[in-house]
Amino acid sequence: MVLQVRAGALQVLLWQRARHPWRDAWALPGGLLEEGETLEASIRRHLAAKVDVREVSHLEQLGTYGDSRRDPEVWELATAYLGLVQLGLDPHVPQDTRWHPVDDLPPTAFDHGAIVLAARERLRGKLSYSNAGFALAPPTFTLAELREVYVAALGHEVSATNLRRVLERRAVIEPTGERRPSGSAGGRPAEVFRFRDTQLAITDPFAALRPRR
Amino acid sequence: MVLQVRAGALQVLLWQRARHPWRDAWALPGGLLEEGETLEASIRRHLAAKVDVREVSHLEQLGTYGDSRRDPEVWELATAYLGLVQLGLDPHVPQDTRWHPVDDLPPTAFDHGAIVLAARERLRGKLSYSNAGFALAPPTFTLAELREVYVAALGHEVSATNLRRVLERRAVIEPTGERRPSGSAGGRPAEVFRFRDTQLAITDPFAALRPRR
DNA sequence: GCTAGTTTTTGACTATGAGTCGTAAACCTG
DNA sequence: CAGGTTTACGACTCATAGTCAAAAACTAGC
Repeated sequence: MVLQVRAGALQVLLWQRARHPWRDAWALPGGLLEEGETLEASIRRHLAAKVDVREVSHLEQLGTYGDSRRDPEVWELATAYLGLVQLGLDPHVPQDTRWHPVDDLPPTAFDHGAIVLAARERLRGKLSYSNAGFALAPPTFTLAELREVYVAALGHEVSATNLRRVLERRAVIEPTGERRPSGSAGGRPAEVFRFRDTQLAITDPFAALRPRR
Repeated sequence: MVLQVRAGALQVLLWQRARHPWRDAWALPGGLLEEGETLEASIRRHLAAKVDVREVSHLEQLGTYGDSRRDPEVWELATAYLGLVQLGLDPHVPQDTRWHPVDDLPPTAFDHGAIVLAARERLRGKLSYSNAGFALAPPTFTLAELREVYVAALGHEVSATNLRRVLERRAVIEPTGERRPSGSAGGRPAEVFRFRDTQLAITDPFAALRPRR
């Protein structure tokens, strides 16, 4: 599944089924694994049918579901992956495919609705204790933009002042030195930041209960 | 896979293969999924061959691996589960099966060594931001016992004073009101605690960046 | 070029959670 | 009852996080 912040909301890419099981319901992109194929390769292959895979900045496994109410006629397992796309990109998608706000899903096929909500929770956790933001934010950004991303993904207000202090202290983001004029209505130009790492890294201060020396 | 704190160390239950692929190497309990079978049911079925499943206090999915160097002759996927056993229990295990310290693994079959290490990291995270301790600690315990569990699982020193304050503040543990004489050599009797919940629950103070009001 | 309006940055202040350490409490044995 | 042992408690310090208001840096209009 692919998530992206669009129009100030966290959205997921779904396609509308045209055929029998769960006809007209919205489903996650996906499909069958081929003999000898790697899980991640299969994911990328099926994803490619719906979106330009090169624009997916992060991909990780969510979990394997088989025990829930899937297609009642077939017994199968499904491994769900979570992919993230950076703010501002607008990948081309086919006719049957649309972005939907995660907080306002249409009727979904299989157990896909629950899986999307699980992914949202996973993402919220990662945003808090890792540098996962790099995969949702543009390569360089102002604090206002980054704040928008966090607000949409976390689902609550975030103070820009605080966001900056926390992420800078954790050495997750750093200023590039550039500045960017803010909007057309004037205002002090904003500093431009970037994420230090472009690979997922757990923020160290998992310090809970660790002695200081 | 089943983890337990034994002899002051985090240990994993492994069995020694007697037959061809990876002969004599140590492997995680497991086996093939049957048609129509639920993932968790399959795990419990295979686990039952090596250990009394009723003594497994917590079971969760770790991930599905297929792309790594598994049995070179067969193409297959494997979904790993993490099970926890409480301190003090000593389940009966078959001849070919032994507990091994996670920090000192024997030569392992397939990619099982890496999977065990991944499980250790997952567990360390959960101990820090959830009540996962309930699955490793006995039903009731003194702070000294709980401290032993945390030291073994986290791999670093833990202050008993601090452990108590943190877990009580988060409402993860609570005193039972009882006391328990400490060892044979005298000393003040220790208070007896228990975990409030016996279901996994994320500790709320995921407060990162959340406004206070 | 000056003033008003806008947006961002900065710093001071406060609150809270966590780590350390010394001392008191409560027990044992001889 | 004295000395040893283990646990609990409280005071102190430090680090991180949240709030707020003032300063800085710009645009637009006059």
